[in-house]
Amino acid sequence: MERYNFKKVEEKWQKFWLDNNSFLTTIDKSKKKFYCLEMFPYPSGKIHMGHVRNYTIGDVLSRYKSLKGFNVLHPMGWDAFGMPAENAARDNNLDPKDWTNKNIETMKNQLKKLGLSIDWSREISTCSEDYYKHQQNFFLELLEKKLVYRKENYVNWDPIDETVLANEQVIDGKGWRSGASVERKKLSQWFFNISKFSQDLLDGLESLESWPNKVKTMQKNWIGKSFGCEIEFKIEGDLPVKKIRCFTTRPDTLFGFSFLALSVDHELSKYFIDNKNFQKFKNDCSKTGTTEEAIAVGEKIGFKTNLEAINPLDPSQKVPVYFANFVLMDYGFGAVFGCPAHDQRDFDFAKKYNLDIKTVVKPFDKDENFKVSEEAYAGPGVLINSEFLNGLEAPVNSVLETIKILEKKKLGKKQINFRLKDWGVSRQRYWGCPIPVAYDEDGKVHPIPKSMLPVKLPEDIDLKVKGNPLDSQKNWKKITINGKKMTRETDTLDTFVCSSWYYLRFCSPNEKNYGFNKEDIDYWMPVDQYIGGVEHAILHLLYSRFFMRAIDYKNKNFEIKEPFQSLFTQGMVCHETYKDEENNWLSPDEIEKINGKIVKKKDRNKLVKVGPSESMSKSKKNVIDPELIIENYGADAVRLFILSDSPPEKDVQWSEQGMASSYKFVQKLWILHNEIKNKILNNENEQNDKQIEKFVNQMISKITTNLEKFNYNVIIANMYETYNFLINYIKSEKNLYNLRDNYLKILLCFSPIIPHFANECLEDIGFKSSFYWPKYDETALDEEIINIVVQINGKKRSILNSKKDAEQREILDYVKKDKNTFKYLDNKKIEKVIFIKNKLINILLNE
RNA sequence: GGGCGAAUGGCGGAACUGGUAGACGCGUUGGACUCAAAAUCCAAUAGUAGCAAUACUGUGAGAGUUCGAUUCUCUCUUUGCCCA
Repeated sequence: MERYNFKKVEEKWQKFWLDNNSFLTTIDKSKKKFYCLEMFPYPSGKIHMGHVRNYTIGDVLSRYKSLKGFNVLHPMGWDAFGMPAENAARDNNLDPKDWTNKNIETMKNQLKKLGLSIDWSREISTCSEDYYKHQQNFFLELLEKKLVYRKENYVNWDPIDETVLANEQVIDGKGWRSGASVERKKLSQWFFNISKFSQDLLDGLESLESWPNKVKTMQKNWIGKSFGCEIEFKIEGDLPVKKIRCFTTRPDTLFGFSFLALSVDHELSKYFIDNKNFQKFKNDCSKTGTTEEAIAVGEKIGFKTNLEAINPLDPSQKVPVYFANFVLMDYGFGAVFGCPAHDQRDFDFAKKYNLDIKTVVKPFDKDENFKVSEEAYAGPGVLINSEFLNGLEAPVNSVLETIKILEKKKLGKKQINFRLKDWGVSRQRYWGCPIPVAYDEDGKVHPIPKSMLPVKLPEDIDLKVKGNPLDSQKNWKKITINGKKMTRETDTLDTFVCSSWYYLRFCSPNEKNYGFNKEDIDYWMPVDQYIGGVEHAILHLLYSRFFMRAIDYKNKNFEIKEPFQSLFTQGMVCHETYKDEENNWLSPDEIEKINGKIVKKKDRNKLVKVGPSESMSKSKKNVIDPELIIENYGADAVRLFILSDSPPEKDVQWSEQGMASSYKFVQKLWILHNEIKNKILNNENEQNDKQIEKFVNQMISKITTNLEKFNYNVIIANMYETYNFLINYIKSEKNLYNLRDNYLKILLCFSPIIPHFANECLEDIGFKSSFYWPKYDETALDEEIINIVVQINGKKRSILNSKKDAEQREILDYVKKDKNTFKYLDNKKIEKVIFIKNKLINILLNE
C-alpha cells in the first residue's frame, strides 16, 4: 500500500472539478436553491487563516447542501477598492490596479488549493469597470429618488490618510487605519439617506430569525430609536430670537432645568460670528472629534451668551443659554436643555460653570431629602421637587405624563428620534468608484448621463500629491455634457458601497445592461446563509440592508426585503505572541522550544517572552501562512484542523500539534481505507450485520444534525469516533457483510469536510458520481437493549441493561436483586419511585 | 456606566426538550517495537482514599426550584464583546 499522497490526490480532484465544471451553477427551477455566501475578501496580498476558516465553513455547508439535492450558488469575488492598494502603489511606484490584480491572482490560486466548491465563472471584482459602472448607475438612480444628497457638514478628517472617515471608522478618537488623531473639518459631502429607513431597518430585524441575537441587538442600538419630546423654550435677551426648539428624552426632569445648551453650529451662532471670544471657543470645539465617544470623554466647555431661557413648566424660572461643545447639530435640533442632577454630561458642565444642580428624581429606596452631590443620578425612581409632577414614577410614567401636559399647553410635542445618521459616502481618494456627477460653472450638480457611464478612473496618476490625487488630474476633471463645460466630482465612493450590493451581482455576474436582472434575483435571492466576521455586524450588514431597500424604493425590484436570510458569524484564529528581550515581536518561526524553554532560533541563549494568544495579525507577527501549511499537510488536513478545535462561532487557537494530528488522522484514514477495500473485495455477501448498520445510522444522524446546527467541531469528533469504530470492527473477524454500503455512506458523510480524500476513496471502491447525502433509518436506531440509570435518592448507583420498554415493576424487581443496588434498599421503606421508561429509575427511600 | 454573552480535567472542548458529566482531540504517564531515537501501536488519564470492588468530592462562588440541575431562577465574582 502506498502512503497517502495528498499532493497528488488533491491536484487530481481539483483538476477534475475544474475540467467537469463541477461547481458551475445555473438556474434550475426543478430544484430548491441554496445561496451560500461568505464575506468576500479584500485582496491584500495573501490569504490568511481567517479566510481559511471562513471559507472552509462555507464550503462544508455548500457541499453538504449540494449532496442534499439543492441547487447551490457559492460564488467568490474581491472587495478590491480601498486605501491599502493606493498606499502600497504610492510607496512602491505601482499602479493600484496592477497591485490589486496581482494580489487577486495570488489569492485566487491559494483559495483553489483549499479545494473550495466555488463557481469561479461568477467571480467579480469591485474595482473592475464592469462592476462599478453599475454602481454608478445605482448612484444616479438614488440621486433621482432623492436618496442621495449633498450637504456641507463637519466631518471626521484623518490628517494622515487625508480623507473623511465615517463615525464608525473613528476608534478612540483615531482613524481606524492610520491611527492619526481625527480632526473636525467642514466639507461638502455626498450622503445616502439611510436615516429615511430607520424605522424600516429596525422593523426588518424582527424577521431575521436566523441572525445571532447579538448582531440584531447591536444593529438595534446603532439605529437607536428614542422616544421623547420636542419642547419650545421662550428666550429673553437683546437678540431678535424669541424661542428655541429642543429635543429631549427626559422632559420629566424639566424642573431640574439649569441651562440651555446649543451646538456651535446652531443658527443662533450667526449673531456671534464677529465675537472674538466666540470664534476662539468655536475653534477649541473643532479640536474634539465628532463622535459621541469623543464628546463623552472630552472636557465639556461652554460659551455663555447673554440670553435667558424660560422653563415652560415654570415661567418664573430663567436659566442661562450656552453654546457647548457636547451638543451636536445633527442630534435633535442642535439644542438640549441641561438637567445636571440626572445627566452626567450636564452635571460635569454645571460643576465647571457653577450652575444650579437641583435634584428632581429620587431612587425608590431614598426619602424626599435625597440630593445629588458627587455624580448625576440617571436611574429610575420617583419625581420630587417638581410641583404637579411630584410622585410620578420615573422614567416611563413621568415622561409620558409630562409630554401629555406639554402637549395640552401647546409647549411641546411627542417625538421619535433616531441615532442613525445619514451615511457619508464621499472619500477624497483615488482608488475607489468615481461619483458620477459634474458641476457647472455655478457649482450646480449635474448627473453624468447614463450613456457616458462608466466614469472611469484615469490612468497614469501621480499618487504622491497631497490630498486627493484625482483633484490634480486637470484633464480628467474637464468634461462636456450637452455642450456645456463642466468639472467632474473628484470624490470617490466609500468602499462599503461596493460591498452593499455584491451579493446581487453574484446572481447576474454577466448582465451587461444593469447591475442584475430580475429573473436571477427572484430565483437566487435572498442569500440563504451568509458567513463572515462579527466585526461587520453593524456597518456592512446595515448598509447592505439599506441598499436593498434603496434600490427597491419606488421601482419595486424585489420580492424580498432582507438580503441575508441567515447569518453566521465565525470567530477569529488566534496564536500565541512572542517577544524578545528588547520587546520586539517575534514570529512563530523565529522561536524554538529546547528542554521546555522557549528561545530564539538565532541565538539560543536568548529567552523568549510568551504573550497571550491573540487574533493573528501582521503587526504582532503571530501569523501562520496558510499556503505553507497547505503545502506541508494538504488542504484536507487543514480543513479538518481549522474546524476541529473550537465551535466555529468562537475563536480558535492555532496549534502546530493539532495541525499535525489532523494530518496523521488523514493518513490513518487512508490505511483504514485500504484495509476496508481488501475486506470488501473478499466479501460479497448481501446479508446484513446489525452492529455496523446501527452504528452507521447513528453516525449519519449525528453528523446531519451537527451540520445543520453548525457544530462542525463535533463533526470532527464524530469522524474520529467513526474511525475508532471501524478500525475495531474490521479487526473483529466478523462476517463483514454489508461493509461496502455502510462504508460508502460514511465516505459521503465525510466528503464535505475532506472532499479530496473522500472522492479518492469513493472512486477507489467504485463510485465516481451521483453522490447524495445518505439518509438514516430511524428503525435501525432503535435499541433492543437499553441502559437504565438506577438512582437511589437521586444519586446514581448503577446502570442496568434491560430490554426495551420494560415496565417499572420489572425494573424495580431487578434493582432489588442486583448486587450493586440491593444493599441500598436493605430494610428501608420505598417512599416513592420515579420511573421514566427506557431511561431512568429513581427510588426514594424513607431514611 | 449601560446592553449582551461566557465560565466544565493539565489544555481545546462534548453533553438531545432537567435524567449516566468529561464524547473526541491534544498533552502527560507506563508499556511494545528499536542498538538507539523518531514514527507507529497498546494501556491509563477529573480529584481524594483504596491492591481492588467501591466510596466520597466535583461543571466560577453562594442560595433557590426539583425525586433529580452543567442545563431553570436569583445574588455575587471573573472575563469577553458591543455601546458609551
